Amino acid sequence: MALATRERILEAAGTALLRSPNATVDQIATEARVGRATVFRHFESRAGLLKALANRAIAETDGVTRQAAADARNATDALRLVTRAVVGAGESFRFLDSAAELYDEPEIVEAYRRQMSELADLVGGAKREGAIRPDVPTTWVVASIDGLIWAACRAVGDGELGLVQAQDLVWETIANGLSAEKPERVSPF
Amino acid sequence: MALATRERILEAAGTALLRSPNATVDQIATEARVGRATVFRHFESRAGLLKALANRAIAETDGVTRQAAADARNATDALRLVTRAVVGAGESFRFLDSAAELYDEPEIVEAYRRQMSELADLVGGAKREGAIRPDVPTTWVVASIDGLIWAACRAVGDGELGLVQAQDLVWETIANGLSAEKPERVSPF
DNA sequence: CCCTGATGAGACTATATCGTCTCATTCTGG
DNA sequence: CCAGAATGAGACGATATAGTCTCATCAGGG
Repeated sequence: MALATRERILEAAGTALLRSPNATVDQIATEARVGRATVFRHFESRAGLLKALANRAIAETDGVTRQAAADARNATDALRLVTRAVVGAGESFRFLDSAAELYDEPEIVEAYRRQMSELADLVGGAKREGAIRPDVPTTWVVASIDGLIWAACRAVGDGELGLVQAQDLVWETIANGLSAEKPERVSPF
Repeated sequence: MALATRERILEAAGTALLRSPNATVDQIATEARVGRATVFRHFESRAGLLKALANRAIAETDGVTRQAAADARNATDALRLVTRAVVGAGESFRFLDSAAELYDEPEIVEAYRRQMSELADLVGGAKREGAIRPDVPTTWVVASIDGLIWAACRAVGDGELGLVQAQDLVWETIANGLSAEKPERVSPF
């Protein structure tokens, strides 16, 4: 049951940290319905647990991202599919939102930087394909997509929107914005 | 000099907490070039300091928001001006991004809820004025504007974008999105 | 020049939490 | 059913940090 226990602790840590980002090892253990000592049997320290949790989230996000990119026919399509996929994986990385300590881990920061960089590549490709406005700085395109993804994950997590609805709305907002003053609403994608 | 010192501590707390959200009273005092005891002479506790800082940020945001709303001719215009104004005030509330403890303060949570609610009212008005798509849930319009504002504040704080540029881009993104596949780019606002 | 209020430095206590360790208990595979 | 592994409960020490207090210093106004 070692594996199941470890997984249960990770899961509990995710929800506990989402509730309160400075959650104690004791709170995490309680959430996992496990003794505090057991947590330390599976992870060398609280920091190690958080790191493992973050790496798990990064791996899952990378997984769905790669899958989405592989399914796409071009950069524009990939951008759309990756965005959807990341929103879908939101539950696994949402705790990172306020897990301040993790930003001291170079490994984690580097992974985030890499993911943003990959997103920037997709945006560059979509620009070349004529789907994204070339006059908007790629920096902002990336930042705003990131912002919309977080907003969508939060909305889903808070029950304000359904997952599929949120996925649709993110892309719809990227593509067409929210203004009604436009003649054609049909997305080209 | 009591006032100047208090203000200096608040300022320092903002930057220290932005750097590391669990910043120690000692780190804050050092940042303010002030003795640790002096911090406790001006604030009853660390939590009190954070609360004062948050209230200051809320007050400033409320101020620029009210001013912007007063200058507007209609809800749509107000939405645009408020968005710009809030991005402009970003430096004063950006530390809230990861100030986890503050979400235990009902006062703070309530203020945030109220601001989102006011934003929702503006969105509702803009919808009635025909500026915002009625088919998109107000919930999402509010959430995505919030997300874009945060993204813009982060980009400005990180030096990726200039303030005015960021303010323009947020509204441009809301209004028209980022897609190039649209005949007219001119914003109706 | 002196008095008062603000400050800096640092000692001190209290507390929370981490991480280790031990021992009894429970579960599981053979 | 048994042996070994995993677990729970809790004691224990170490450490970081909050908050209090004292005393010496310093600056500004009368």
